[in-house]
Amino acid sequence: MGSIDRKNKIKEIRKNDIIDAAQEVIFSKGYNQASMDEISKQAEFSKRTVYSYFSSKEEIYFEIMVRGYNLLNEQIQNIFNEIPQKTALEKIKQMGLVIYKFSTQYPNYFEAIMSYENKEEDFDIQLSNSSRDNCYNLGEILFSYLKTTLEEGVKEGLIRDDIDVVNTSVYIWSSTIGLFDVLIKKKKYLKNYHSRDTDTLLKNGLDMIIYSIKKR
Amino acid sequence: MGSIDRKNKIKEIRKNDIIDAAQEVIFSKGYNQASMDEISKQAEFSKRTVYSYFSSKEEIYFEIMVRGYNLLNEQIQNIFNEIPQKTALEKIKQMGLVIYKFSTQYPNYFEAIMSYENKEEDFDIQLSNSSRDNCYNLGEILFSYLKTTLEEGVKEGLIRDDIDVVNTSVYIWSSTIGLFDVLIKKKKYLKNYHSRDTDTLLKNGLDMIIYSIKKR
DNA sequence: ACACAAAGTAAACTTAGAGTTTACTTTACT
DNA sequence: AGTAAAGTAAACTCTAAGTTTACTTTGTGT
Repeated sequence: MGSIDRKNKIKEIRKNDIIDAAQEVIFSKGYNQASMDEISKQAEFSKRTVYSYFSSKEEIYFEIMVRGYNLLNEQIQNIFNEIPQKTALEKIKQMGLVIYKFSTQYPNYFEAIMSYENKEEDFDIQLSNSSRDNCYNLGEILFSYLKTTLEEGVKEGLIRDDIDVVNTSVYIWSSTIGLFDVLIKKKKYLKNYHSRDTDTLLKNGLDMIIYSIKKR
Repeated sequence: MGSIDRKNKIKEIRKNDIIDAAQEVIFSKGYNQASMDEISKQAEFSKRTVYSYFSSKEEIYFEIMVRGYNLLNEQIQNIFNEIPQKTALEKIKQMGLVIYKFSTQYPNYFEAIMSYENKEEDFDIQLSNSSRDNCYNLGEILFSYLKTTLEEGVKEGLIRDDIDVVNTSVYIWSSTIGLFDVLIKKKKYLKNYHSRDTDTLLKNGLDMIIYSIKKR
């Protein structure tokens, strides 16, 4: 291994250490409350050094989001590797449930993902094209699972054959995101004003979505 | 009219003028880029005076959101006042279309509404209970239209009678919000990566939602 | 083994904007 | 005309992101 490779490797490790530290601080006090001074201190680097690895606080948060996305994609992938294989409809419902489980198990990662999912396409930070593509690809993995499963379901005869799989994937993805967002953020409101708990509403919502694509 | 009443009236007018000015600045440069110095200048008051009417920038933005909500509610209300009356299913689809039209016609108000809809229940600013209730009430108006219309549809025999109207209202509301959010924010991405335009995806999404509640 | 480049450091600095204080002036009611 | 309420300009505090400076440490090539 050449010395340049070794250096790059060390750089990657340090970058990771900084993300670790930032994650600890940001997850414990929230993005806005976490200062770069504190993140640097936690990372045991000077602020200047942190800024030599990342150009802004937002860029670091973006990396945290990528970690979250990878973790989520892994869990989704498991559904498709399971034996015995489930039907397309079961898999789609399972995806919803896995995302929900993820959101309760890793609320901070989920928040990071959501804050980017809910962001304008024109990111505040000017992402390099490769970062942007990389970010899109993370979402594309989920999207393509959805698309493939829908196609599979149509073939099986369980899913309506009058749907367009791309349109329907967008519909399922966006309405599921909306459902989670509202259920998580308005949890107390829904309990106090409409006496419904998150679990009931989530299961009902996913059932409605499934019902809308099911063949009869 | 007593002098106290007159004073309160003047105060209300000034408050409104300040909201007008803030709206102009915020809508033209965005919330973060709009400074309180500039808002005060636009309002032709000193910054100190602005702060005697509102306790923070966020509180002013909150008032802008309330304006937007009232405008939206008005347009929704029109659907229900129309003659001849439509079926429940048509009304629900119409609500979706009206919200979409609103989002294109008043994108800045829509953004203000969305930024509060997407906010944690625990607002950053400590809203007084009356402001918080007031804010909830705005959403409640829409919610109750939805609920009432669903009940009506069940009676008419057009909507599934095995649904719970509250659960279903939450599902419709949250998935519609999610749909708009994704379609507006990821417009370019959906066009470039999946060659689908907003209108098609919106109409398809609303149809799927309608399909999920329709009796057959 | 040592020169020198790369990487790191602490601490002071810049910048920007929200919100506050001060010391003063204008307005309008009684 | 006197007084209280409402307004003003401008300087100030505070916080936090990001930068600069002047210096030190580390590690690699010859």
